[in-house]
Amino acid sequence: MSTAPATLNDAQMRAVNHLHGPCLVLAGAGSGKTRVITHKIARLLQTGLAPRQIAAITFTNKAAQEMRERARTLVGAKAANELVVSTFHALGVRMLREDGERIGLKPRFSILDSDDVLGIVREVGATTDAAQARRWQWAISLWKNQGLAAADVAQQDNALTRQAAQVMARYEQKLAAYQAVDFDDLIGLPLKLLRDDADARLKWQQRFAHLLVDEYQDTNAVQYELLKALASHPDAERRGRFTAVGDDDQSIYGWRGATIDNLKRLGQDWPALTVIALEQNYRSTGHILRAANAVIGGNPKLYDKKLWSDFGDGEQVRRVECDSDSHEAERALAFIQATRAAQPATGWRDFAVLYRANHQARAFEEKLRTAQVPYRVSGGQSWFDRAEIKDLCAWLRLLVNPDDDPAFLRAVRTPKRGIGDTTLDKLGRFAGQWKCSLFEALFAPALATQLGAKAVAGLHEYGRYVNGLEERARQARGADAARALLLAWLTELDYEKHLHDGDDSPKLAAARWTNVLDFVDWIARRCGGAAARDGSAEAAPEQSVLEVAQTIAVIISLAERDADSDVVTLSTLHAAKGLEWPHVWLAGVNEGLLPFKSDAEEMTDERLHEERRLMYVGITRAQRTLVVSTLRRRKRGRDTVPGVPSRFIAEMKLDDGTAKENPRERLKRLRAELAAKAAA
DNA sequence: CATACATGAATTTTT
DNA sequence: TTCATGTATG
Repeated sequence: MSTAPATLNDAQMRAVNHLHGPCLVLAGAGSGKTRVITHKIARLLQTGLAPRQIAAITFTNKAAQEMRERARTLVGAKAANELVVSTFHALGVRMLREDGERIGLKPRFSILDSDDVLGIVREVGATTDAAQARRWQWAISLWKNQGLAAADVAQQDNALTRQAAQVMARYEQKLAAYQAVDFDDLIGLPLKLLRDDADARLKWQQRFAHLLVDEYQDTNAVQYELLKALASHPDAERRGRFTAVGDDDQSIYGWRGATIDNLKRLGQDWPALTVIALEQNYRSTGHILRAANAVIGGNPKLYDKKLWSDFGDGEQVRRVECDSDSHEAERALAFIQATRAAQPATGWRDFAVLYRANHQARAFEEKLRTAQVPYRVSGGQSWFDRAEIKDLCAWLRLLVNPDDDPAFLRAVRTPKRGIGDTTLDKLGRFAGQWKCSLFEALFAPALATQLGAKAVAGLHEYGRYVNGLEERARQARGADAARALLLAWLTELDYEKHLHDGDDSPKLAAARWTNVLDFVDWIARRCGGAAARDGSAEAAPEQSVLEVAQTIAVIISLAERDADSDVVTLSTLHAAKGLEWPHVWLAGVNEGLLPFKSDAEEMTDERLHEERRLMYVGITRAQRTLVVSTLRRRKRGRDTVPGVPSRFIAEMKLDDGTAKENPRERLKRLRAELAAKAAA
């Protein structure tokens, strides 16, 4: 990025200036796709479109935030704030909050996270087998991503599939009863809305005059249909105004429903489609790009594309053989230290160690920790996954939607308030009988026939408290009021004491309490309206706690990772997509690991191709130095097995006589290794 | 009811 | 090897 030139290159320019028809931009790794998107937004504004008519769709909140930030420097703060820059899911939420009622969803529906979903699946599937429940959850999500309903799957002759379909049917009933939606519904239901309701369809088609989609190769079938519906304006003049930006070579999410078919279908559904390939790379040096091109050349391709750069050959790609994973970690550490010794300006942040599977991080963490090298592990437990944060989120969700039974169950038990499993069990059965939510059941007069007077009184007290809290949350508007309310609430719950009463050590309990206070702060900031510093919040009026709570499930993964701290990155290849570092160590490039081989599923061509794209993504993360390491012995489960170098190593075609480490580098490395040993 | 031990399973991840 | 879940025991 730092190296991007001031002007757009020819291909980028063509993409930016193609304003009125469907456009597919095949953006190779490091070819400046975000630049194209932001410049195109600026160009569209120039032609007279209002910012709110332009929608840029991303997959992650982080990407959305970045996009708005980049647009800001180009079009100014005011216009940037008015642009619709959002994830698919956030756009879905918006559509459903506005128009969900047209398809039978009340405006204050709740959004379930995957733990809630798992709980419901376990319940309707009547199983205690967590692995089974997870398989069902997985299958249901995949089907929903393909646009399939339970009824569509139910006719298959596979008994297991039919069983899963039945679980899915009951699951969907439950969601409807809770007035809750899962993440997949945030795409599927807006699509249903556009299909079933002509008024809503026209309204949304008219709202956006141009759609830009980032990481288009990651779209699934339902997302494709949603985009198609949004872009299908009845007026031929305004139809098909979209820009899809993606790279088929970086499609690595097939296993969760993304399909490259969406690239082919685009040409079929929009015959006027203009395809533009961005091939000039502004990230890496020649040796790295050549290796990348050589590897990806092994895959079949839809459109031809070959990366090149102006940066010269640069350093050779290095290949390193290691005895074991701990040896590999030692060598990586030595590499980092040697590079820093040779180039004093190099920071820790300039290094990344990339690997296929999370467990590979362990060896590296160990070595880096003992060497006192600061590091961060990608995909580590998010702040929002922590139990204490989820407790509080459950409360907030309950305030938004009292019929959200999973939230009710979690909130009513934290902290314990003398309402035990027996009482809740009976309440649940009562609610099931009367087909109402737990919260509704709680106030039903007939409940007294099922439960003792004491239990009923306890439930009533709880219900009244929740109602009162909802009213207070509605009125607490702005950062200060929000903070005051949330702190008062925590005091009423005696939540800090609850944390210390748990079986955590006092130290851990204190850490949890700190998290809680951070969370309060986080919500309060979001209530604060325009004053928000981080630039992510739009210049909006102050919000009430209740309003912020409504959007919480979607914002939640926006866990701000302090990207600017000077640390070495340890990351999976998946989590590394879209990022870049001057020096990259690609670890464990062995058969079985990359390409990954599972005992459960056989290796199909399509699987192998996706693994190859993963390797390609890994290689193209590197700007200047790339080291690829293999293991001679590799752990598999309990025992150690001989390691075979990945076929992808050979495919990089490094052996043009230059792949060997040069002697000076070798000496440097050995010295650093010694130093590292001495330090440990 | 809570704690301790045993047993089994273990890609990739966002919303 | 580690983590999580289930069972058995006090």
